[in-house]
Amino acid sequence: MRSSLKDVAARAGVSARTVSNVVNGSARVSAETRQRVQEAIDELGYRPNLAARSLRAGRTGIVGLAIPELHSPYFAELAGLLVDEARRRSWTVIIDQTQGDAEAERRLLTGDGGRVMDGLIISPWALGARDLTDTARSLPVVLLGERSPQGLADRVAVDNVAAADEATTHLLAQGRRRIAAIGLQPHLANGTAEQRAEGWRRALRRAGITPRPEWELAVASLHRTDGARAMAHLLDGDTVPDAVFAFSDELALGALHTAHARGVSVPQDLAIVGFDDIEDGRFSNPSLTTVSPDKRQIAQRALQCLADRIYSPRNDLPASDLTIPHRLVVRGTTDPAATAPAH
Amino acid sequence: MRSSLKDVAARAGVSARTVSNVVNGSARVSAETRQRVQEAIDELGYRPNLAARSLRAGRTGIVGLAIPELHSPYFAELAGLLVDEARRRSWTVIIDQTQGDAEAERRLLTGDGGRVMDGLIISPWALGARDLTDTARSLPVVLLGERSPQGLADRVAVDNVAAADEATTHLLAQGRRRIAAIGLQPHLANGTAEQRAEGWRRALRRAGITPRPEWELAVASLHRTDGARAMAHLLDGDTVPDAVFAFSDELALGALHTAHARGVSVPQDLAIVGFDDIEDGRFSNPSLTTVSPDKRQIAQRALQCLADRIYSPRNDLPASDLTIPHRLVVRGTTDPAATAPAH
DNA sequence: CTGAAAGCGCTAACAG
DNA sequence: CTGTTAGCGCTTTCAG
Repeated sequence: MRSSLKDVAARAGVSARTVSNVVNGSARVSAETRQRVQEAIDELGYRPNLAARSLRAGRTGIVGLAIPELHSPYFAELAGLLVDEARRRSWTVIIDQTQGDAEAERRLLTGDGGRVMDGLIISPWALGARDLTDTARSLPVVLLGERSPQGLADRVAVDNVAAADEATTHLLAQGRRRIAAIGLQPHLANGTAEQRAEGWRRALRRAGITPRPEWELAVASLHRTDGARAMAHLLDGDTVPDAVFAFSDELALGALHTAHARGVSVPQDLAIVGFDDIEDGRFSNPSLTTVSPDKRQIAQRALQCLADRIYSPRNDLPASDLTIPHRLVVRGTTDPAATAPAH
Repeated sequence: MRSSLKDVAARAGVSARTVSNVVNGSARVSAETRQRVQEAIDELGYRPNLAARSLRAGRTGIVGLAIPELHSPYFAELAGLLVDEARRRSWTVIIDQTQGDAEAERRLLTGDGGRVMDGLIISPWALGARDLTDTARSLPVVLLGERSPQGLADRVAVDNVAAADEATTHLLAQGRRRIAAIGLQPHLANGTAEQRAEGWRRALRRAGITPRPEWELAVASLHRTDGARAMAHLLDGDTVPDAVFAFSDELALGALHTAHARGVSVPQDLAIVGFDDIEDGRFSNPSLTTVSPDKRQIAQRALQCLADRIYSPRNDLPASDLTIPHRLVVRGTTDPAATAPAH
C-alpha cells in the first residue's frame, strides 16, 4: 500500500501539518524537524497524491489540448512546443484528438465526462466558433485559428489572409500567372481555408488576374494524399497551372510527389508554395517554399492566455485576439537557385 | 461558482446518494426520480469533479506517455494511436517529452512531482533499463524498445535484429555490396541502435561480406539533419557505398536529401532503406523503402499490459515481453520500378 | 428504492 | 514553530 501524509507524520512523530509544510516549503520549519520528516518521506517512499491536492485547490494543473490529429506534422510540432511550454509553468498537458468530429469537439467544450482540465486549447475544425457560446463561461478556452464571434474565448492565430496574399504574390513575382489553390474545405465550419483562399484571390486580382473557380481545389482533409489527388486532377485539366499554392505543407508535398511521378519538373514547370513550415518541407526534393508561422509563439501566447484566466480572480477579462507573426521561407520549389542541402 | 453533487441533490429534493446513482447508473433508481435529477443536472450544468472521484477511487484514469520528442513523425504517429486506443478504454493520456534527458526520464519513473498517472508507457532513451529497478514496483510501466533486465516492467517492441537483417538482406538481393549503416548511438543507454547494427552486420556476414567499421555511422540524434550530415560524410569518403541502411526514416530522408543535392541518383547509384514507415516516406521522391512496425499493435498491446496491471488485484504478474510484427515495404529508393504515385 | 454519514489525502484556518 | 481539525466533492457502507 502506498503511504500517505499521515503515515509520514506518524513515522516522523509530527503532525500532518508539519509534513505538509515540509513538502511544500509553505511555512518555517526547524531544520531538525525538517530533517526527520524528510527521512520518513524517503523511507516510506512517500509521494503526494495529486488528486487530493487538486480537490483541495480546486485546480488540477492540467490543461487540455484538442487537435484534429496528432500524426499531422504541424499539429505534432505544435503539441510538442505546448507540452514544453506547459512544463515550464508546471502544467501537464492532456491531448485529445477530435479527428475533425463535431461531437468530439463539443464534448470537450461542454466538459462532458467531468472536469479535469483547468483550461483548454482547441484547434476547432468541425465546429463553428459560435458553438462555443455555452461553454467558455465555465472553462477558460483558447481558440487556435478560429475567431469566436461573441468574443467568449481568446484566440491566437496568424493573419491567414495576409499570409496567403504574400505567398501568392511571391509566385506572381516569379513570373507565374496560372496559379492554382489547393486546400479549400467547404465542408468544415472552420474558416481558415476560406481565409487563405481569400488572400490568394486578393493577390491575383491585384495583379489583374481573375481567379478561376476551377482552380480552387477542395480537399477532404489536409493530408499528402489529398494534395497528390488534387495535383493529379490539375494535371489532367485542359489548362495546366504553372504554380500551386497549397494551404498546408502536407498538401504541397503530396502535390510535389505527383508532379515528380508525372515527370513535371519543379520548380521549372511548376512552382509550389505550402503553409506551416513543417520539418519535412525543409528536406524534400526540392525543398519546399512555405509560409512559416511562429509556432513557438503560438504555444507561448496560448498558454499565457490560459494562465491569465486561470489565475485571474475575476472572470471578466475581455477576450484577446492575438495575431502571431509569420514569414515566407523561400526554398527550392519556387527558387531554382535554392538547391543547397538543408542546414 | 460551479455546482456540486450536493447542489443537484438539494435542487432535485433527493439525497446525494441518489444523484450519484443517476450519474453512474450504479443502482436502480425510479424513472421519475431519475428524470427529476436529470433536470436538476441540466439546469445547473453539473459536471462531476474528477479530482474528487479520483481521490475516492484511488485511480485517476490517466496514463502517462513519455517519449523523447513529439515532433518526430514516428513518435507523433505512435502517440496519436495511443491516445485513440486509450480513449477507447476511457483513459486519458498525458504526454511528457523527455528530450532524451536522463533526469527527466528518471523523474517520471520515480513519480516525483506526485502521483497522477495510473501507469506509464515510456520509450527510454537516455536511461538504461536497469535504472528502472526502484520504480516499477509502485507504478505499472511498459517499456517501448528497451528490455528490463530484472523483468520489472512489461516490454513491447519489434525484433530489431531480425528487422535490420531483413532490410540489409533486401539490399544484398538487389545486388548491392557496399552497404553502409547510419544511426548508431553509442552515447545512449538505449540499446535499439546497437540491435539494428547487429542485424546489419549479421546479414553482411552471411553474405560473406565483412562489415566495415567506418561504415557504421554514429549520429547525435535521429533527425533528418543527422542523416544528411552522415550521407555527406559517406559521399566524401574514399570508397562510396552503393546502399545505405538508415536506422530511422528521418535519417533516411535526410540522406536522400543530400544524395539529391549532390547529384547522386537514387536508387540507381544509391539504394536507401529506412526504418519506421512514417508517412513522409510514402511521399518522398523517390518514395522510401522501409521497415514497417505494426504501430497500432504496439499501442494496443502497451495499453493492454497497463490494463492488466492496473486492474489486477495482485501485483505479482510476471513481466511480459511482446514482440510486435513488422514487414519490409519496398518502394522507390530500392526499386526503380516502384515510381507509381503513392496511394 | 433512498437517506445519512464516513472517509479518500491533502491544505489552511485557528489555536496554542 | 507545531498540533488539531474542517472540509474540498465524491462514492459507498449501513440503515431504513
